[in-house]
Amino acid sequence: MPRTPPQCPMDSILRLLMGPWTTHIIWVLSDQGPQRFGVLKRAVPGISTRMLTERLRMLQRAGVVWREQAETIPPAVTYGLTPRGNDLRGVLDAMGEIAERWKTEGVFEGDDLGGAASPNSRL
Amino acid sequence: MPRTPPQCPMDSILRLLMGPWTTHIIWVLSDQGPQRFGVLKRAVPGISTRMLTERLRMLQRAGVVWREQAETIPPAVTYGLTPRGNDLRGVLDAMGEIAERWKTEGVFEGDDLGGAASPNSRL
DNA sequence: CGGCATCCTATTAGATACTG
DNA sequence: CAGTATCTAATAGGATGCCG
Repeated sequence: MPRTPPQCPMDSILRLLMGPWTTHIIWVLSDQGPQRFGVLKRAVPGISTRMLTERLRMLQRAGVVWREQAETIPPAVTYGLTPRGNDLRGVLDAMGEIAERWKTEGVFEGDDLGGAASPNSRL
Repeated sequence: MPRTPPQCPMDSILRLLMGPWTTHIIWVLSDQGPQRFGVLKRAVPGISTRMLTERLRMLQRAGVVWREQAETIPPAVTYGLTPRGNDLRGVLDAMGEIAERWKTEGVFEGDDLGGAASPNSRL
């Protein structure tokens, strides 16, 4: 439906990060190191299996995470950040800093900003 | 539906940027300077009146854009980036750089990564 | 355990029309 | 011109259940 005027080179990245939960996942992988599916799921409370798989697949396609499958029974699958994933961490941190600054300026005080598709909200 | 474990300080920022069209709007305002509603609308092709107003209101609430209304007839309303808005521009640029780098590494080759709520796609 | 496939609903955002 | 209001279509994503 909508268009994409070629402008905005960072859109592709944003589109990547934008996905629901995406940052949480990256954050956890970056912070806690490589994790197995189940652990990851528990580390991102509220996410559904479907979502988690979908996001991981997407991040994989983007070369942001790797996936290692142990063909044991039961199977054990581990995910981790690729170097490229760490690039992103940088951006996230940059945002984190600004967020921090804004917070002390009292930006996020009231109700949420009513962004858009943001599954990371109120309980 | 979902939760928000307090982690991920940058989530608030992302939630802000995540909204559809949001980056485009900021980008235009940052690139073209303050603009009137109509011009803005034409600068972000495909966006609906409703969306544009909604996004602008949201960005206003976040203190990212200012709004100046001239009570003439017909009315003339102008929007521009606040200093805080320029902070964001920095983040966007950072992302842009990475995007650029990745692009030369051929990340975004195939179909889109199927992010999430991203109205800024094909067409 | 990891993760598809299915189903089903809540939300979202486009189109349209009308007002100050 | 700059919105608001309404109505609707599309879809994202949660829940569930089964399979390797």
